[in-house]
Amino acid sequence: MGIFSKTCEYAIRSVFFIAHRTENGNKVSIKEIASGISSPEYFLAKILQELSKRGIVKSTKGPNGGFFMDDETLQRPLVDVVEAIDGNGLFSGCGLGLVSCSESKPCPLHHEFKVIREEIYKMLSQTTIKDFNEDLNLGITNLKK
Amino acid sequence: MGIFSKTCEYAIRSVFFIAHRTENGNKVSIKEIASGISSPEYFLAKILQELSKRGIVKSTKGPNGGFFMDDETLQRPLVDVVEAIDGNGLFSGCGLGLVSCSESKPCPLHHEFKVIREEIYKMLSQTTIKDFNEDLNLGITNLKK
DNA sequence: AAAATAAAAGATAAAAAACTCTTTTATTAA
DNA sequence: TTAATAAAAGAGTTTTTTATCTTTTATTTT
Repeated sequence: MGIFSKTCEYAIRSVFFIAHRTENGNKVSIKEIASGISSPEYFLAKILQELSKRGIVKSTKGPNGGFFMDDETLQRPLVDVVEAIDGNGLFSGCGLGLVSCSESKPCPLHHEFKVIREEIYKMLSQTTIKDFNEDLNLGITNLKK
Repeated sequence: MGIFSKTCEYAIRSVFFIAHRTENGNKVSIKEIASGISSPEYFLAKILQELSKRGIVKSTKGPNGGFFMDDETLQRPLVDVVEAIDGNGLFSGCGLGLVSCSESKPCPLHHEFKVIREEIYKMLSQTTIKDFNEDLNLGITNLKK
């Protein structure tokens, strides 16, 4: 198991892919995205539906339709994608799954975890989706399996 | 979803509980552990079987039997528990689930993630199970839901 | 207006994770 | 040496996650 659910991994990769491929005003279809990020097509369709509902990506139906991102969506922090799919358990919940865990009644790992949770949150909230475009354009980073 | 699987959360909590309750040479039964950490009893039994197989906790059958930890097991780093249950995906895999991701062919989040993964690994490898006993003894930390 | 296209929505299937129950084995105590 | 105890092992079930397929709706082009 990684940090994110598989669904969330696909979500992040697809958002990066869409951002990268629609900078110029184009649109991309589910098929293209799925193949571009090596994800199961129909499953990805469901994920994009959800992201679209939440306004994290934009879409239009019909010929020449597809998914895209505009200036507003490109500016969104990565944490919005993660929260949309996996919720906020990663940076708000107790590492040992205790609902009673708090500052005043901490679990044994509470303080150790706090550092990590904050680090994760910082990383996800301080970077926008757009931030990753340049490296993708330059071919420095990749999204395929 | 948290950082660890639910199974792993139970595993960590149970190990802390056993360490805390058997410092003095006593043993604890599955029943006691399950109730002490608010976990499903039969499910916990399976988890403890696995931890026992791997030598992370010790056990004996029969009357006055149960689980316990000795000096050697108490000295083990927490990472051994996590690795036994969740594997090492948390600190070795790619955050976006890409098998191809590497230093030379990184995913977009690769470098951001590296910091986090290292932080998590450091936390889990630098603390021994025993380290958490004192705070449990003092009633500062808790393991119950 | 009809045909074509592409996402949205709905329904189902497969796999994995979480959880439960029963039987067996080892150990102890009466 | 029998009965009792407690973990180990085996065999399920349930729930959640992941994945697939089909039908509907919106949009565009002919």
